[in-house]
Amino acid sequence: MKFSKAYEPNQYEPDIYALWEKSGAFHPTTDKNAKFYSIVMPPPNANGNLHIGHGLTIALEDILTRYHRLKGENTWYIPGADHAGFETWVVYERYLESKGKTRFDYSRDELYDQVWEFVHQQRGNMELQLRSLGASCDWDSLTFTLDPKVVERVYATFQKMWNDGLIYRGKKLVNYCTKHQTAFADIEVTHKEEQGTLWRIAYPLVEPTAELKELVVSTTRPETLFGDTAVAVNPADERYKTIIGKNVKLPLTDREIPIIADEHADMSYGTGVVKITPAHDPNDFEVGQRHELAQITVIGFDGRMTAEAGDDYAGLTTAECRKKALADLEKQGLMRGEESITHSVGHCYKCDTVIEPLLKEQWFVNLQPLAKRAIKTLEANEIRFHPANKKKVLINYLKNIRDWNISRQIPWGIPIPAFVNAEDSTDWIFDTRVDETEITVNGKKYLRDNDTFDTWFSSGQWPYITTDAHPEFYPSSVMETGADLLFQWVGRMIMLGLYITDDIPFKDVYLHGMVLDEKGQKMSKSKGNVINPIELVSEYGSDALRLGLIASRSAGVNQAFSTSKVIASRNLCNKLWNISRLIQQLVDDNPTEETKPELKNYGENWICHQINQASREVQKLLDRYRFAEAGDLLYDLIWNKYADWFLESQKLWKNIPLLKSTLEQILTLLHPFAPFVTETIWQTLSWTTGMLITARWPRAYKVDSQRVADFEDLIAIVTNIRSHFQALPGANSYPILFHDDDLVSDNQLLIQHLTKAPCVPQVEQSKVDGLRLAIPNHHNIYLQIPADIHAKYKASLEERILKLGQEITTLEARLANPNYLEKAPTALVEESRLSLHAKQKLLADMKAELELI
RNA sequence: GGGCGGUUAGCUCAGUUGGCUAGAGCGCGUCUUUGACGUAGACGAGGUCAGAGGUUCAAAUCCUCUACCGCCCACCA
Repeated sequence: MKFSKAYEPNQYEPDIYALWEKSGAFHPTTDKNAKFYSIVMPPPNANGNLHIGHGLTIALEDILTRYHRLKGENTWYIPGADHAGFETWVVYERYLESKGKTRFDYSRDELYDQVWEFVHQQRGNMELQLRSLGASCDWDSLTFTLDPKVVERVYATFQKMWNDGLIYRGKKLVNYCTKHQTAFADIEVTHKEEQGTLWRIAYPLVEPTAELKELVVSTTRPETLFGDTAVAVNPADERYKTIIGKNVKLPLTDREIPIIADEHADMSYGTGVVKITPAHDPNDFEVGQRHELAQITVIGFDGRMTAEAGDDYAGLTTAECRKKALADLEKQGLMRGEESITHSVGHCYKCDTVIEPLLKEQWFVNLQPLAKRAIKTLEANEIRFHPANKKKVLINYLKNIRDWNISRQIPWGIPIPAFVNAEDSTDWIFDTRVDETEITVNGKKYLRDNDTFDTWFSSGQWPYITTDAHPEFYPSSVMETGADLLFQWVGRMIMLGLYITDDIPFKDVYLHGMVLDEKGQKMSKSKGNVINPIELVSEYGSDALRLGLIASRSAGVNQAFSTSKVIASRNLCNKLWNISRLIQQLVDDNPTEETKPELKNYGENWICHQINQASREVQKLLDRYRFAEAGDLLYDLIWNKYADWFLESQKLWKNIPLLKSTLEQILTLLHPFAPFVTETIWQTLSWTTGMLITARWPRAYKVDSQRVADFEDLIAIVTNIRSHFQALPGANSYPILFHDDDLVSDNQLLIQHLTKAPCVPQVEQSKVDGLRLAIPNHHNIYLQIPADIHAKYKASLEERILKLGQEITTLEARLANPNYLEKAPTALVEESRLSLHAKQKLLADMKAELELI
C-alpha cells in the first residue's frame, strides 16, 4: 500500500518529470505509418521568469501534445528560448544604469558580449519552470533565437528579400523612443487617448493684403514650429485662394515659408490652415514629398532641440521648448487662442515616453506582395483559426499593411548583415561578416551597419527554422499563442512562411486570451497584481494549475484567473488519487488471476458506456480545441459517474479485472490534462507497467445498451428515494417495497446499499402499503412510511401533479400542431410521443396515489 | 473614423449545423463520522438567457433595432 491519504503533488512531480525526460518519451518518433503532429512553442524570454500566461500556453499545448502522443502519432513539441531583443535590452540597460553606466560607455560588440553573459546567467530558470508546468517538449531540440542556425536562416531571408527588391533602405519618419534610443515598427507603438491643447498661432503674411494680414494655424505641438517648411491650405478653400504661393513669416525665426495648396488641409478644421513640418509629422512628411519641401530636423534623437531650432531653443527638451516658445509667442502677440482637445498620442510600450516621429535612415520591408499572398491563402481557408473571427481581423490588417521598419538601434539582437561604402552612403552591400566593423570589397572600404534586426523579423521565421531537423513535421499542426500577437507574430509567420517555404507554416491557429487577475484587471508589475504560476504549482500542484487555467476559458477571450477553479481541480486530483487508493486496496484484498475484464452487472455496463462516450467526446472536443468542455466532461466522468455511482456499486461486486481496466482507461483519458497525478498513480499501482505518457488511447468496451439504460433507471430510483428520505419528516430512512419489477428485483442489494434503506423486499401487490414513488417506467416501488407522515406528503404530491399536468399540456399542444408533426425530425416527434405517454401514465399513478392518502 | 466582441444562477463562466426539464465550478441551505477521499458523501434552493421586434413547427442560439460594457486598428493638424 503506497497510497498516502491525500495526494501531495510536490512530493512526486519533480521525480515524475525526471522519469519522463530520462525515458526519451519527449523525443519525436518518425514512424512513416503514423501521423505527424507538431507544435512549436512560442519561445519564452530566455532571460525572464514565466508568467501566468505561459502557464496557460503550456497547459494548452501540452494537452494537445500528450493527447496526440497517446493516440500513437509521431509527436514533436519543440521548445525555444527568445533573446527578446528589446525586452532584454531594457532590463540590461536598467542594470547598467544601476551601476552608473550607460550604453555609450561601451562599443556595440562589448555590449553584445555583456548581455550574452547576463542572459546566460539567467537562462535555465525559464527552462526549469517549463518543466514544473509539465511541458512534454523535446529538450534536445530547444532552439535559442540567437543560435547560429537561426542567424543563418535570417540572413538568407534578408538576402532573398534584398535580391527580390523587397528590402530597401529609406530615410523616413520612424517611431522613435528618445529614452531607449531606438526606432520601432508602427505596430509596436501604443496609442493612448490624451487630453491635449490645440494652440492657434498667427503666421504673419510677408505681403499683407487689405483683408488678410496673417494666417492662423492650429497645432498641438508648437515646439515643432521651428521645423515648418510651409503652411498648407486646401486648394478648394475660397478664403485663401489668392494667397497660394505667397509667403508667411515663420514666428520666432527669421525664415519665410511658402503657402501651398494641399488636400491634406481640412477646410472645416480650425482656420483651415495647417503648418507643415515634414521632419516631425507623418502627414506633413507626405505633404512635403508631394511639394518637395525641405525637411528640417529640430528635435534630436536625444529628445532635445537641435541647433536648427535656433540658439534660444537648442538643447532644451521638447517640453521646455514648448513652454518657452508659447511664452515667446505670447510676448510677440502672436497667440490667437487655445482649446483643450482629446487626441491620440503614441507612447513607448515599455517606458511610456511619447514616441517622436523622427527622420532616420532604416531598413524597410515592402510587405505588400507578401501580404497579398497571405490574404489569398487565408481567404482560401488553408489555415483554420480558433476563434474563427480572428481570421477576418487578420485579413483586414493585412489589407492595410504598411512597410515594416526592421532596424533597431539596440546592441542586443541579430546584427543586420549590411555594410555601407565609406565613400558613398548610398552604396550598401549585403555581407555576413558582421563580426568586423569594416570590410574591404573590390578595394573599397565598407562600414558595418550597427543596427540589429527587429526581434519579430527572426521570430516570424520560427516554424520552419525550428523544424528543419525533421522537415516532415512542417507545416506544424497548430500555432498556439496569445491573441495579442495576431498581427505582430502570427501574421508575419504566415507571410514569411509562404514566402520562404512556399507553404503554410501551420495548419491551425489557436489564440488564447489574456489571463486577467481575479478582478478582471490586466496584470502588470506596476499594479502589483501579477500571479506567479510557479508559486501556484507549489501550492496546488501543476495539474491543478493546468486544469484550473483551462476551465471555463474559450478561445480568444480574456478571462479572469480563478483560484477557486484551481482548488476545484486540486480536489479532483485528490479524488482520483483516492479512487486509485480504494481500487488498490480492493486489488490487494482480493487477489485474482490476471484475466480480461468482463462486464457482468448493470453498473459495469453503464460505466463502460460512460467511459466509451467520454473517450469519443474528448477526442471530438480536442480536435476542435474545446479544452474547457473536455476538462469538464472528464471531471464529471471521474467524480460524478465513476466515483459516485460505479465505485459505490463496486463495493458490493468487486469485479477486480474491470476495476483495474477502467481505472487505467480513466487515467489515460485524463493524462493530457493532469499528467503528473495520473502518471504518479500509474507508477504507484501494483499491476501497471511502463509509463502512462507513452501508453495508448483506450479502446472502447463492448457494452449491453439495455443494461446501460436500466442502470440509468436505477440511478433515477435511488435518487428519488434519497430525495424522499431527505425531504420527509421523521426518520431519515424507511423500508422500500416493490412488486413486479425485474430491475429492482435484480438490484435489491444495490438499492439498499446506496439508499441506506433498512430493506428492499418484494411483496404481494395486495399487501403493498405506503408511499408510491413517481418514477417513469417503475410504478411499483413504495416507501413504507407511517400514515401520519404519508399525509404530510400530500401537499408535495399535489404540487408535483400540477407541474406534471403542465408539462403534459405543453407536450400535447406540440403534438397537436400539424406543422410540428410535418416539419420536425421524426425521431424528435417520436420522442415527444414517448415522453407524453410516460408522463400520462405517471400522472395517473400519482392521482391514484393521492386518492389513497 | 474603421473593425471585432460581450451582456446567461449570488460570483466567474460554458452552451458552434436552432430541438427533450438551459449546464459547471465556487458560494448558499439541510442532512451524513456509509469499508478511498471532510480537498468528502447525500439532498436541495437559485435563471422571464440585457430590452424590443422579426424569421421558424421550435430561438440563449439566426436577423433587425435599442441600451450598457469592452477590445483592436487608423497619419484626427
